[in-house]
Amino acid sequence: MPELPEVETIAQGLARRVRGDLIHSVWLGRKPEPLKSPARQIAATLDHAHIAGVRRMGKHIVFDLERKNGGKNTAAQFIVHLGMTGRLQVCEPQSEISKHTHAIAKLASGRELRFIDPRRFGRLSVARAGNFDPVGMEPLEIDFDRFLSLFRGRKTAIKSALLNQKLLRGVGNIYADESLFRAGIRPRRRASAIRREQLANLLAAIKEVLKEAIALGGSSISDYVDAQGEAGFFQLQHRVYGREGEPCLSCKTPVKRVVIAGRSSHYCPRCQK
DNA sequence: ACTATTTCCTGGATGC
DNA sequence: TGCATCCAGGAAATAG
Repeated sequence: MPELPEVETIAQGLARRVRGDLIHSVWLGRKPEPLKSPARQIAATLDHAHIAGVRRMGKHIVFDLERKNGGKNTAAQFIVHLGMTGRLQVCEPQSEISKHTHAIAKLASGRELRFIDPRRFGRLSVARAGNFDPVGMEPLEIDFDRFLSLFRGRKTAIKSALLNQKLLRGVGNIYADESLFRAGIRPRRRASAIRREQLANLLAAIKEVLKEAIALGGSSISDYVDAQGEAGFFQLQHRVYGREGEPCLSCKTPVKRVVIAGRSSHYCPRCQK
């Protein structure tokens, strides 16, 4: 379940491997495939495009592309959302094509960039350069005043607000739970009712957790593997996520699990108020 | 304008 | 061992 740190790790790995390469041709699996843009448009955009860079925006991976059309250059973007189980693999053409492969781009270097996604929650799309700009603030860049304004007048649970990509982009279930634990805030607390000082703690916790996770290459839970095929290690640092019934690491009270907005939410009933 | 709920999808875990 | 059922969850769609 790739969230911001996993997507960051993957985007960095991809940048190292495919920046500067050229896409020779593209194959897209037959419908229904996880395409957000028409297949023809995706193929036309990727075909013969030079990969100028790969970066992360929220939970999206953005490939910056440049193409030469006759005399003029056109810039575009190829955008990949990994959903739950999506993977982007850079491999040799002879390596076995795994089940659930939905797209393959052949590169001038001889390698292939493949998109694999068993659960099909991932999405592929293209946009003109600069046009892709998901709403929501980057949690690692937002300042405190803007962070405060996200929750003003919002009656929903703070956990739901953190998962709302239109507010903050990139935080998912794991990092929402971990941040709330570190800030000592219960996930069900109404967002608008949380005091300023506590929100300051929350923003600090979010940034801290995300940075630590990026440094460790993300969390790896079941499906997630980075662009090199290596697992991340942040799951070893999870303090509440996936630890229902186990003792809180600071007070030994059993960690509770409740469902909020249809998602498992883990917290310590003693440390989080 | 918000908010809550449902839906998509498959593999792995669990239960009988 | 085999089969059915449940569960995970991001984000879009739907309902209120």
